[in-house]
Amino acid sequence: MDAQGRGCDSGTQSEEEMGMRRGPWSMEEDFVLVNYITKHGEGRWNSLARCAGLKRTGKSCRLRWLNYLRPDVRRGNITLEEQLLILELHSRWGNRWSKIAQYLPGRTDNEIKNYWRTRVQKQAKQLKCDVNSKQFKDAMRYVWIPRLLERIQAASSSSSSKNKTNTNSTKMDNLSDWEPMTQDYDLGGAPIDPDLTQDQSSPGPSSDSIGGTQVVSPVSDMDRYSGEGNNNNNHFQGALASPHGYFNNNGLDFSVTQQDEWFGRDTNAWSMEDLWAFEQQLCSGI
DNA sequence: AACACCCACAACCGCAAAGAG
DNA sequence: TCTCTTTGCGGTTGTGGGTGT
Repeated sequence: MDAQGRGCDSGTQSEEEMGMRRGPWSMEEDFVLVNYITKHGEGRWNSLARCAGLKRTGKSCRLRWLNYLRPDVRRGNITLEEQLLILELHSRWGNRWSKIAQYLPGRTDNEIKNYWRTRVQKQAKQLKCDVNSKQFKDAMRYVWIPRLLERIQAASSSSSSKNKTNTNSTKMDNLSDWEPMTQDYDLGGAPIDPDLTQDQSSPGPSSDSIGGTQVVSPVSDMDRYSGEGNNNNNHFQGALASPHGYFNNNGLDFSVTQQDEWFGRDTNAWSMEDLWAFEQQLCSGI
């Protein structure tokens, strides 16, 4: 019996002596792990690994299960809504990946962390600024997040009109057919350079398409105002605005405590309405 | 066709907190 | 209270596939 009381042979050998496997999991290993957890449940990972006959550490088994084999793991592209949530929650909590993952059902902390590193940090690198710098945070807050909201709204209205009879589709699933936003916005008094909302690349403004994922990027906009030799920060600041004007230069900080009411509730099913209500809530300063 | 490079993702590592004896 | 084990988290690395030359 092991230290946790689970009946199983317990070895005293080191991992090396036991010939622990490392690296990618084979299908057979996956099968064994899933089978064992289906029968006995998860937890007590070290003894689980031993009892299941897997030559893996408990840690490795736990990670494989949580990040890959769990039936409720949501695989596939990070949606625009999820990108928005990640950006907002990261601006609030920083690298608290597991906490952020709680608000993205089916997404793992590892996946979110990878998204941040590969997509978001790449943008910071292109901007030649630190991901934690005020400049980059401003870019996210005033350019990236508003643009995501616009895209989501566009996709939502587009898909709702196109898919009224498609009861199998969800808002999350219908984001692949969004159309570029070229409208001018009511900026709450802040003048905006029309170019900021114009398409810098096909198909959408300042966007990348990575593996089918629409990745909204502030870089092409930011480059014009923060690039080397350009000190026109006033122009940059003044041009930053959201459709509601909330994200203008007088906007509130995302870290305001009012968000607790929103994030404290059950957000397992964030919808477009939730997201817009979220911004409205912040706008009204409730 | 071959090679180099880039990117996304899976997996590992180290550390700290929590829990059990 | 101390020690040992387990669990969970964040940072980092390795690897395979895709793409450009």
